[in-house]
Amino acid sequence: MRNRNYALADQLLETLEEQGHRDTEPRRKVVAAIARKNRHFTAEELRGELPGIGRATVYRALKLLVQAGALCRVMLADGALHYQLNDSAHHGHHHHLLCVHCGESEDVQGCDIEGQLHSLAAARQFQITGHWLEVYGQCYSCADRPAIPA
Amino acid sequence: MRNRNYALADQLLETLEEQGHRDTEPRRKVVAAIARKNRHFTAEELRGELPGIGRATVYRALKLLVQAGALCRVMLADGALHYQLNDSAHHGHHHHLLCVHCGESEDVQGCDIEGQLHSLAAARQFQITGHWLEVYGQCYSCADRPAIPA
DNA sequence: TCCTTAATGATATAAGGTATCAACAGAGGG
DNA sequence: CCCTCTGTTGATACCTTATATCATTAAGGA
Repeated sequence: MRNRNYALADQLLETLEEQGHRDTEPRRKVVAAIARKNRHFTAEELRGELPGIGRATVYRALKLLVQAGALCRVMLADGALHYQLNDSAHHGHHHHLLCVHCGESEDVQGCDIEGQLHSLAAARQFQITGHWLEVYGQCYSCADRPAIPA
Repeated sequence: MRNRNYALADQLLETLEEQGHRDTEPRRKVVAAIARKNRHFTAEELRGELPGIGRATVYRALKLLVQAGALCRVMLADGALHYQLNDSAHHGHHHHLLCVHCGESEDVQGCDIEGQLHSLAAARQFQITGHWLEVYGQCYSCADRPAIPA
């Protein structure tokens, strides 16, 4: 586990370097903290784990990693914006099944939403270039608990 | 047009009254301003059009109208949250085609996203209770302009 | 008209994030 | 090895969007 996280942190740094960004000490600490995460998190939560590192530095690193595709933004059912590591297999387009009880998220690949919408959009001569989808519900572990409508 | 807006404002007020809320002077002004909107808007934009009305009153009215289904929240491609009138036919579940150039939006009915996702989710025993989808692209009028990826 | 209760709005607070900018540090050239 | 260039940092201020508080006001039914 410690090995995996270490490798992940290095991988994130490499991603940034590939984009022409420098390998700096604060940046290392930020990606190390992100690599330790096994679920989605808020920017402020991350910042809280990095005393001594400037607020702007944390937010800048998050923005760069999102741009690089290593992180994605997740909108929770309550409207809160979280960040989540993309595992290397999911750097491309994907969505999340978000459990409204425990907050856990699962990735969904193979989205063909735009295909579904295409005919509708074509009738209005609207050209789809992208979309954002979040799916809310209950994961297996929370299935016996009462539903909260999203 | 002035007639339509007037009727719309009244309709919004009625909706609020049906939910047990009072017909007050500030509230009238807020719904009147909303009724004048022919596209999505931000809360602050609306507030700017209502000098003399308290910030909290504007936000409270927005929240009530969203809860009542008369307004919906729209997330733009840049992440900004806007509000948009639901016309009476679209009070139910629907989505938006958002033009990333002019910002115009068109409603999409007949969404069967959850149907599409159902088999994927069922395999993981995830129970879908809701979803949020925004579709970005270019409307007919903006089709000749270069694409901006969402 | 009176009375209860919801609504208002000034104010403070909060979350979440960006702009500024002087000081600093990586990384390559000489 | 040092110098310089330029990206990076972080303190600070600021911004946007929104909610909490609470004394005051006003709906609207009895």
